[in-house]
Amino acid sequence: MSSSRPRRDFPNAEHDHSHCAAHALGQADLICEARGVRLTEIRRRVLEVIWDSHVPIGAYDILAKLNAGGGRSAPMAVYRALDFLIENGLVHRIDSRNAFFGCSHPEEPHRAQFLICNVCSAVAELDSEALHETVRRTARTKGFRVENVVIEASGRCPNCARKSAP
Amino acid sequence: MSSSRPRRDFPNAEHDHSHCAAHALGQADLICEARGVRLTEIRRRVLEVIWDSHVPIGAYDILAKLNAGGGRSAPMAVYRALDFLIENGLVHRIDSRNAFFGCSHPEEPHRAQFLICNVCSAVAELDSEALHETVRRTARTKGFRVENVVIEASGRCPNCARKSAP
DNA sequence: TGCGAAATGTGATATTATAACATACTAAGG
DNA sequence: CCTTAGTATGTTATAATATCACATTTCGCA
Ligand SMILES: [Zn+2]
Ligand SMILES: [Zn+2]
Ligand SMILES: [Zn+2]
Ligand SMILES: [Zn+2]
Repeated sequence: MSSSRPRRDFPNAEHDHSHCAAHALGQADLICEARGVRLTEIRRRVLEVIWDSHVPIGAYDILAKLNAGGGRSAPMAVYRALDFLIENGLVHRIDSRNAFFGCSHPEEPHRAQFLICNVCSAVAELDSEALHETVRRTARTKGFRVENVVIEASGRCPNCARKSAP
Repeated sequence: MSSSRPRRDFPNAEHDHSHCAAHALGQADLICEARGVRLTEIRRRVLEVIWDSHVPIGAYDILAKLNAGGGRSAPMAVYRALDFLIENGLVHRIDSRNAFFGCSHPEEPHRAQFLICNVCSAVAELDSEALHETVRRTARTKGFRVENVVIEASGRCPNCARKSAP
């Protein structure tokens, strides 16, 4: 019995990321529709920009991409869109990088843990309830009632590990 | 079999924190001496300020306390001291708060995990090799070679949990 | 259409962190 | 002692990240 449900693995070199992005956007539409929340223009564009990047992207980099075509958005617009996207589980924040990353399985709320490559910045999202439970249980032994857990491992992704030290 | 070695628990209300601080400073002197690194004036004062606080403290709050007595230090001085203290395991950075916290057992380098109270900001430091190993092992199944792990749980410390929902 | 709530625009400002270069201190060898 | 190379600190400016406060617009609905 493993409660670990891997969702977004490290991409192989050839994968068509635009396909991932398109799928994610479609999912987002459906999810927001179903929940009765509005994926407005700016929110959708921020989500697009996030998915256009295959690595976590900072708020001001998102802003720059939004404005690349002559736009005039301000930081607040991005942060507000991010608030919405995170609240609705469409995007995750990577605390150790001050950066944002599209969730690949936003249909249901979930715990997430991240593996972040120090070389190429690729991210894999884990969804190990076991890991989360281990933290919760350990905390419990100290009388601590867990509300949220941040787990972010950095290191070498499979691709970069192969290159550096076979 | 538990490889969990709890070190800094949540303090009870009456504990004499100045004693903790004094002990930590003494330890720091010994450790730096033993390692042949210099706990200079500013580094020691930053460590003092960090221990004066019983909760994680931000770099600019450290700066303000340094300068409270008419000092004129600049941010760089604080960040450089923090670099040193972190590198030598005397201080931990709490990524989810952009804040710094004195390590209670710096004698030997170690993995650390943190429990952070959302109400009073109290922190307990865990040192569970088991937890770390679980992350490493889970990552391994995806071909990821872990170099560093951030585990930070937020929630209610025993004191605050008791008050809010018995 | 008109209203209240939600969303966005706008400008200023807060907070956190680093770059670049000058100066001062320290320890070791001659 | 004196030089010198390395370490540490001072100083100024700036980068990067994030929020506040208030005006305006848009949306859903009565
Ligand atoms: Zn996710
Ligand atoms: Zn990589
Ligand atoms: Zn520690
Ligand atoms: Zn508390």
